Amino acid sequence: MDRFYITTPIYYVNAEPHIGHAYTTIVCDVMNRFHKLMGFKTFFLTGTDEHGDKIVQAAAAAGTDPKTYADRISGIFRATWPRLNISNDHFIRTTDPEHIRVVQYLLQKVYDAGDIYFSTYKGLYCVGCERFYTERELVDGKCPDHDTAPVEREEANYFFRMSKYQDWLIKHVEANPDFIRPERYRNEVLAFLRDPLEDLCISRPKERLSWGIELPFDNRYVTYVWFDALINYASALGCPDGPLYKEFWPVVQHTIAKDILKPHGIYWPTIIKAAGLPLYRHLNVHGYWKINEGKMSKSRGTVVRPLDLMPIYGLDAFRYFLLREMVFGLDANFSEEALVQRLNSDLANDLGNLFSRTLAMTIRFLDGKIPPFGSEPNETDLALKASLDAAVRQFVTELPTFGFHKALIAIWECINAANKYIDHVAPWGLAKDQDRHERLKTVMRFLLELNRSVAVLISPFMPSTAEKMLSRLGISKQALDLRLEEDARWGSLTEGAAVAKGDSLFPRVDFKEPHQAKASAPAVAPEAGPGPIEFDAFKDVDLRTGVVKHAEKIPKSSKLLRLLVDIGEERQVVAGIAQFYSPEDLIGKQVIVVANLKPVKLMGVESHGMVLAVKDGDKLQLLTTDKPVTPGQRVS
RNA sequence: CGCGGGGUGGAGCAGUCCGGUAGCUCGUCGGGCUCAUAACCCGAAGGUCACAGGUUCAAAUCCUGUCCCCGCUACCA
Repeated sequence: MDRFYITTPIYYVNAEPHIGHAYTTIVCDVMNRFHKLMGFKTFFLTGTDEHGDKIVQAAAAAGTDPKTYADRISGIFRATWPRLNISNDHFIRTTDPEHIRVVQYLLQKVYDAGDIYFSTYKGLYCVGCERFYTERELVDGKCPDHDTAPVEREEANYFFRMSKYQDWLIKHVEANPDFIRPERYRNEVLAFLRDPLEDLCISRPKERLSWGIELPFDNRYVTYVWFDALINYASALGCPDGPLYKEFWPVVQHTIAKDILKPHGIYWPTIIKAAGLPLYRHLNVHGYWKINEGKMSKSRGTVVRPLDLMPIYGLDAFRYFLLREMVFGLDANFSEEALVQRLNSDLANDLGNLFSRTLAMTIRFLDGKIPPFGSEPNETDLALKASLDAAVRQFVTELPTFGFHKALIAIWECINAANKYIDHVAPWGLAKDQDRHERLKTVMRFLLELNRSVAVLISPFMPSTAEKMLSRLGISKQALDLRLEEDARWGSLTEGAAVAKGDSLFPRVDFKEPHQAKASAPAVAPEAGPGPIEFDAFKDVDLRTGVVKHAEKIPKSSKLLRLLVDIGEERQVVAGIAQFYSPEDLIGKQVIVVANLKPVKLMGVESHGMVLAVKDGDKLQLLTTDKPVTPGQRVS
């Protein structure tokens, strides 16, 4: 039997699930369901990534320990997927003992093979951040967070000899055009590989980071990020000799968003190679959901949480939208309005209405029973069946390569053909004429058969809807038990079986106000400020009125403007407002300036103060005075 | 010269790899039907496929150059 194994990334537990997580996971779910439908034996893995310093920090900020924190967030992910009808077979956590065992096993194996070596790294280290910085990351030679000069420091660490596998990887990617797909991401990986690969630092001394998996060959260290997280795909199956591993590892393929292309397209294959495991088959890479024209962002409160919209419009409509709207690999826009439009036009008007009118006519003209084929089908009938056959062909060829939108378009072409067919054939006319009853039976049987096949075709995308449709056609079967070959076979409906009309599959929705704004309101609500302060603390801030005398863009910077502000004396102030104000708009503007801020350099330009502004959503307004005042007055 | 993505009728997008009548959804206008979820069906208007060169019998598609937009990154004191 053909086998299929697909993975989502393991999601990092420093944030709750959002639409990006939901999309990746639903994509894998559709693939899993599709392959089951095609008769494959499948395995579908998702899970959470729980080690690393960001988790330590997030836990500390939440006032708890890393394990408790990871348990909580991981639990949220785990609880989310059933609500999205995700058919995963396993949920792995990098804190699982079995995972830790496999990571250590593979580390030891690669170490024994000589591809992990111990070496010192000399770099610029910020004591405050407890981390190294590259020259590029430093601001004017200082730590961006602490504004202190980093110290040169040596640290001994373990390195993975990744460079050794560069040529091999290039050859492999070139020889296997669908190893990384779609092609744009393959090209990107090849572009990365044109530059020499550095060896990968894979450890952290425990005094810097204890929340990780201990190196089996040196207990003073834990492994860092990639040698831990990526290995989940193998450890979940019981690498190296578990039965699941033997069965499914040879056909593994991964699904990711483009942000983690480099680790999956470069680090992971070389790690696998060094560990002596068979390489994955495909890396499937998708784009980002942009929310209301911008990239989603927590600070702007535009994170769409799947659970907020899903109950409002229904899970299947939500799944359909994600898969129909995004071309796999490209970015797409998410908006509630677009979701409603898809729901109304594709689901309610086309599919829902087709199903509804088919059943209604069966009930009205044929006693609600599935008729036998009557008179010989004519050309119109056969053309209808041909459009279904075409949809099935497209479905079968597009889905294995993640062509969700194309598969859905093909199915909808068939649905549209059926709606046209009804208008053209006008069964209500046939029903009035007893002599044409045999013709009516053929027409209605064709429509009923087509509806059943459509239900089977949409089952990977909208499992509940598929089940609902089938059940009304007298077939009680779980979506996951469907098989294309038998359940979409033409003519397989049971003659004489009763159909049931039921409610609308997808009631039309009136779209007025976005729910999403309400749903995410807490996220845009003003942050809770600091607690109460003494008046003296306020007094320490020297706020002055000022007038902008001169403004210009800082070269090579997209956000910064250099301002000369008259606050009694002339001050040079750098302001991050270039995206909201053009320099000429600012000349002569009354502003409020924090006059006693410690000077800093930004993009090489000294800033002696700060102009006050308020950010409201994605808009920014400068603070000014009601009427012009003399520059340099103290604000109180 | 940081990396990457994009510019196709009013809106949103396919199509570009593998050149060959420019397509879909929504919206607009006119008509039809009455089985159906104010739905469905037919027809119409609307595009120099960012721009300029080039290759070709033929270019949205291939090549070269230019302009504009958007992410990521560095700076938002």
